[in-house]
Amino acid sequence: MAADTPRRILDAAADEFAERGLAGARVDRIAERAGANKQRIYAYFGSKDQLFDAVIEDRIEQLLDAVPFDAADLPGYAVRILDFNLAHPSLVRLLLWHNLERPAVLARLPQSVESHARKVAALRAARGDDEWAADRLLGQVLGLVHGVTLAPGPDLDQTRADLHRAVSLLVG
Amino acid sequence: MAADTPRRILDAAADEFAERGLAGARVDRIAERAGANKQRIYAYFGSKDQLFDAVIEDRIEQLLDAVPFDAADLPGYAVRILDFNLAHPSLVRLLLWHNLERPAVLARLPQSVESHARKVAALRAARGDDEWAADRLLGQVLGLVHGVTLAPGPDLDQTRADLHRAVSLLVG
DNA sequence: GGTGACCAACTAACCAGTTGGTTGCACATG
DNA sequence: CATGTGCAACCAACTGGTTAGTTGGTCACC
Repeated sequence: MAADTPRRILDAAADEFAERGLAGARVDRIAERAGANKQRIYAYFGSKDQLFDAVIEDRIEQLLDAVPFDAADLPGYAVRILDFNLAHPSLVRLLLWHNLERPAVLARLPQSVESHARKVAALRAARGDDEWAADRLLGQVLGLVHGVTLAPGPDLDQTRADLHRAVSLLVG
Repeated sequence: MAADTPRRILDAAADEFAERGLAGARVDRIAERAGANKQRIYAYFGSKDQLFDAVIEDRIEQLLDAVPFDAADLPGYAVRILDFNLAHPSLVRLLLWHNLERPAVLARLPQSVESHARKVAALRAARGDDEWAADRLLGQVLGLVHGVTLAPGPDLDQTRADLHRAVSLLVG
């Protein structure tokens, strides 16, 4: 029908993969969810694995730049990432699945590498750190955010405030 | 042969599940790895899902108490957990799989709940915090450790030192 | 003789990927 | 205007391999 079939397939696949992972997902179910035909999936994406990678690539930008980086306000940045993660749990799950089932595919995506490099550079400019220090600081902040994302406290405002304070301490 | 067949099955299953997850694991492969017979798996554990849960229960203690909690030295505790995680990556993967594929099974395990409560109590005793503050502090420290575990820096000693410093800042 | 173990084959369902045949639309060619 | 060619999509059935779980028969040891 519509000309947006690949789009619908990608969205349906993102949902299915987020829920069940690569091994647990079923191509027939993706087709059904997309309101599309199974062969369209193979025509556009080749295989189940390639479809999974295509989904990751499709969503990566959304993940990397949904929250604009702010080197001058790392605590606020951290809280905004936490909010984004909590508002988009399926994206977080998608990333976790990806880490477990397709190691080292994402790390090689140029978009991901460049985004990281840009953040480190911005941090250096804002704080005068050397490259390694900036990299490590960013790693700690993101690590903390990810850890909190996986196990947020019962009181969301409290969790947010705690994260803000923790990052403030880290950046000195 | 030996009378430790259930033990061998559990160990083999832990390896297989850590590598491939619940959906990706194959029962035949587990039997082969265990040097045991497939029906022994079903005789002892009932089904693939139940076997997965049994593996988690079997390993949970190892995970909870491998690193003795030290309320008076949280930074050292954090670093020791990091070292443990890095030395046992398959345990970390097992936990990640479990979180994705069997949500809320682990959280209800009494061993896990009790272990957490004991840590919070020890923290309160050592620091005079109220219960919520202790709980939140513990959550932050563990969150940071988990985050760092997922993406440790290239220089392990540096990562360790950074984590130690970060937790020191958090505990004030 | 009961128990724990092995082997091998089996079933019944499932699942990734394929094929053949059909419909409807867009756009050109005569 | 009519015809036809190609494309995107549909449906449905099929192939071939895989997989959880079962069964029946055998061996060895206590």
